[in-house]
Amino acid sequence: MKYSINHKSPIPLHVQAEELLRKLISEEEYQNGKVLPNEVELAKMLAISRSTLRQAINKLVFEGLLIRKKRSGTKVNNSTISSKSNNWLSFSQEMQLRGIAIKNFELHVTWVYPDEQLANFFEIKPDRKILKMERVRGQADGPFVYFISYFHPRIGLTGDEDFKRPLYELLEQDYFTIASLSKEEISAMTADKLIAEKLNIDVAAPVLFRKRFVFDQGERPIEYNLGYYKAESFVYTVESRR
Amino acid sequence: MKYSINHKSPIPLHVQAEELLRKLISEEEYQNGKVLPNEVELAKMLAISRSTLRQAINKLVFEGLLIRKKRSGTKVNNSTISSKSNNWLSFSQEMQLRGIAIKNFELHVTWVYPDEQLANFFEIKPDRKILKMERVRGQADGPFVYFISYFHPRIGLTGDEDFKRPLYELLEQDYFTIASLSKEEISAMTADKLIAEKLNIDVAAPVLFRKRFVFDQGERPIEYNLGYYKAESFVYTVESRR
DNA sequence: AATGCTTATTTGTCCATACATAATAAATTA
DNA sequence: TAATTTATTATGTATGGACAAATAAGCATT
Repeated sequence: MKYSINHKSPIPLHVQAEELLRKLISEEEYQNGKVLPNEVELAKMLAISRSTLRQAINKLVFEGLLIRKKRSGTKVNNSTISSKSNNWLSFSQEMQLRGIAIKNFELHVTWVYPDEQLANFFEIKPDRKILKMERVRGQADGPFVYFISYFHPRIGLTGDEDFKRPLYELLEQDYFTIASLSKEEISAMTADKLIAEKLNIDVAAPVLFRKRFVFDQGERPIEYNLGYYKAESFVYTVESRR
Repeated sequence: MKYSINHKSPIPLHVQAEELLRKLISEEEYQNGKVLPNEVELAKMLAISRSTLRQAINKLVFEGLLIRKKRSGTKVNNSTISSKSNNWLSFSQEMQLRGIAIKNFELHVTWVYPDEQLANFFEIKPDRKILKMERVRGQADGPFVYFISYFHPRIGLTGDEDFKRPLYELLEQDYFTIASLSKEEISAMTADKLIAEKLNIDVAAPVLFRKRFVFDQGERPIEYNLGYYKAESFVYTVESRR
């Protein structure tokens, strides 16, 4: 076993086990489709009880990262890159969770004047400059998403922040701005020249377009985000119950 | 206690407990904001062990229906669920709400053998025929969505029903099948020949693809639905709060 | 070759118990 | 009165054990 669990650590064993499994999955050990050792075995290997191990596995099963099947075992399922509507994680955190290594292809920060729609959404005057961030991200084999984000000046971002940190963490910890409501619109469209270039696809190829309006606790606008996802490499998932 | 748990039932106790809690929450007993009795108490009231009860509570916490807090207890948080309820309208109802008049272009019902994936999802043998419904709908100026639906034979649909009625109403009233959980996957793709024909668009034009798995109250599969939406004429919206 | 039966393996369910930890309330002290 | 300490009470963590249920795979039968 490459990693092990520290029984003296203050971090709960089941949390350690969960993280350990995530590591094993994202690294070479247990790729997509592989089955984990059986629970009794694995518990012995990690030197924790089966109940504790199940606690860890349960979380990953809930997330859909693992699939249990009686008699055949528990297998890894991180094939499709997906985004759950309900969890409030940043892109990188989410990908990390799914065991996918993210590569940053471009990161660009500028100050621009808002267009009418944007000025409207932010409720600011059109002569007030706002921070625009563009980034292209993907996996080792190429980019699969092109993001454009605009941030409300109220937040106080300077543009010199370390944008390699998870964004919502940065906003929360350094700027006391908590994103707590998001409205999204998802549609399909064709790639124009710019998008095709950024995503390294043909012009007129299909793209999943995700528009996102983010608000803080007082329902004040804080971010306007556009995401262009390469088709077939991104699936948006929603679960709803009545 | 209004309801109780049947220890002789083949239904696992934690599942019964989960359903019981759901009932109590949805009815007047424990409305939004109220705290449940503490775990030790509640376990005693339901005559199950605390671990088993926790199993039930965990699921609801994961869903966001309950929020745990040390020392203060576990409280109900079903404020956000209601906002999602509009996801649970039928297509025609939803369009009506937006003031869009819907025209039906095609409606087709056949019996087919399931492919492997479908047989798997429905948990049936591949030689069991299932009901397949295809329909093309849109506005006066042309079609904008091509649906393919498969229904589980358990429901008892004959294929002679009046499918112009709202579907979920039909299932509920005539077949006592209540759709209560849906998992959706949304992605972008290009139109193949069939889809292009149905939607009256060019081959390779972009399409929003929405795959939908629908389950009843016992989380048994009841419908598998594929929807191909003409790009630019359909936007999927999601609102989420944390 | 197809069918049915048996067995072994793996997850699923359930319990009782013990102690840890965090947050609040109550009591104590400055 | 205000600050500090202590106790209380809820969830959180962790274990070990027992048996149930499902099913893949091998075996036997037709």
